[in-house]
Amino acid sequence: MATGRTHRPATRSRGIPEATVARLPLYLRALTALSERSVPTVSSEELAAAAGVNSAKLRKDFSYLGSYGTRGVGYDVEYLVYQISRELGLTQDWPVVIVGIGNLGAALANYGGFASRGFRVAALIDADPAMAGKPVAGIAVQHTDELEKIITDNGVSIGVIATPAGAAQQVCDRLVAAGVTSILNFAPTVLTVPDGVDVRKVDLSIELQILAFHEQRKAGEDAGHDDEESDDARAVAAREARRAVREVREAAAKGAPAADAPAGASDRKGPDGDVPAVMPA
Amino acid sequence: MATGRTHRPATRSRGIPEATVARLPLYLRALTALSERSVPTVSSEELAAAAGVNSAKLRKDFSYLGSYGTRGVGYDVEYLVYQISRELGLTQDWPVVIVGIGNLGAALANYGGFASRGFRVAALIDADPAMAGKPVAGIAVQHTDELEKIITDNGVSIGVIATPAGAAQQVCDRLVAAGVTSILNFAPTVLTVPDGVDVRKVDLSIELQILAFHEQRKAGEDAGHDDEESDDARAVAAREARRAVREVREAAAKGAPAADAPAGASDRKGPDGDVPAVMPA
DNA sequence: ATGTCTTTGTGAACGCGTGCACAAAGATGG
DNA sequence: CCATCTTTGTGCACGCGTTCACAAAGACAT
Repeated sequence: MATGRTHRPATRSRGIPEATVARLPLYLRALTALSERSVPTVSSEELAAAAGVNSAKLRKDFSYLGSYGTRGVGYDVEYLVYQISRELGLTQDWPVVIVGIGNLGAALANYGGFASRGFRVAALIDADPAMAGKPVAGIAVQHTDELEKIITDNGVSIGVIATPAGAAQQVCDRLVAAGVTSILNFAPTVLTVPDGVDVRKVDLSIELQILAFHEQRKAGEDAGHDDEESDDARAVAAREARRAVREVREAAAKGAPAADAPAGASDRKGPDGDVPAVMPA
Repeated sequence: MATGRTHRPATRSRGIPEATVARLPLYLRALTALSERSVPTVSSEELAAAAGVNSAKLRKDFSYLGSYGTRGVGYDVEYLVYQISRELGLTQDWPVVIVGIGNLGAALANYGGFASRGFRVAALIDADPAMAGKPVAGIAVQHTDELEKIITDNGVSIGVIATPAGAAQQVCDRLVAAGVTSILNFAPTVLTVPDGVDVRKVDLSIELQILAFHEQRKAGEDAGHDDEESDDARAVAAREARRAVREVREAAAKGAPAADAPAGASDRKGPDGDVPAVMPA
């Protein structure tokens, strides 16, 4: 789900299922809201509604943490807040570095959600010498040269990468080499890391593309299909199309019999009728 | 996975599994990179490595789209780029509005990944009258009052919410009422939407908390456990703790026998020894 | 043509996550 | 102390997603 390489079977060590871990922050947020309103206890049903999940699922999730509820009553809000915080490791604070102080990096640095929840921005790092010394969100940006020293001196184990895609892997390698073992990656690249390092990815354009897919299907279901055929017909068309492509390539090979034909952007042909709209990365 | 409310059994209509859809953008990115290097064909093994997934999974994913490969050779890069683009609905461009032009909203507006991949920022909307008219990323910010008109005039069906948590649900409701059916939510709240509307959530602090969990476990596995007991012991302790909480509450009830005791931040007590560090939302 | 070699496409098994439904636990009232 | 009522905790079944492993398909050489 997160790691680019690590084929971890998720939950291994007799711990909490990964899916549950991913929901704990959700519960914590809902509970904190209740806590602020001084609500003493909450039932699984109520809390589940607040967190937007099924109540049975919530109870099962909590059962992995231990039996923290009282039958007939519900859960003690304050106590549960503490237990979840503890389970998530939020009772200590984690120094975090943000690498790549562009628009996004600066926005992250200014994001209030960090400091308030056990995370402390230990440093902002950027490769641009012109940025060095400039304050962002009240913290002076430091140059990439200092990266290793910053990590070591502050005991940083969590790094946030907000650089352009091209620099991400290199930055990642340096972070890992310096001792970082958890990375939150905003760059649109697959990061390769050694075992034992966790990577989570946040990718805006991927999210949008997933939405676009569903959006298109909604539109396609309502109206008559313009560029979409039935599933069976599509499979057949696909097979024909593949054949067409092959023939084109063979013809090309005849024309230029030498090595592998550098079939650039020239001989592409939309077998489904219209010209394929290929867009850059 | 995404929707806060919609209990969609994922894949329903004989289409492509949700998990596969989520990976298509990944494949597309890897393929686009290959395309730029004019690589004509690619095997499932190579492409899988580039996308950071299992090759069998990749082949199965592609099999849902149709038979686009050639046995003994691999997949035609250009053709596959087109097919995936088409499947994801990226052959048309989607007008998108961003609501909430703070640090994050501005960063999103400036993000290049939008325009280059079939998405067009149709408008930037903010509730602050002082922002109105100010250009961000070359686009003049418009006031929230114009929201409905903007959506309708531009035929916007995808909205991005980058407002503070408090305003998110209200903005969401207005977007949906105006015709938006897909929402990308950056605000740390659970959004409630009617059926047929897709919501995907991006939550920075949740991602960090998940990382913190794993980070803590890594630390706990190496060194002697400081605040973590064995799983069995923990369950027992939990039960004892719960009992302690109950007794406290009973005592409190005796002291102030009236209605529900407003157990604010005063009578909380860390049953595991130390004081619970409860942090704000 | 025929055989060999590569790579796809997929049947089948397995494991995780989800949700139902219910028994056990405890609160509450008499 | 007993009965009733609420809510938790969980056994169980089901479905989705992942992975293995292999047959079929096609390229390529002879």
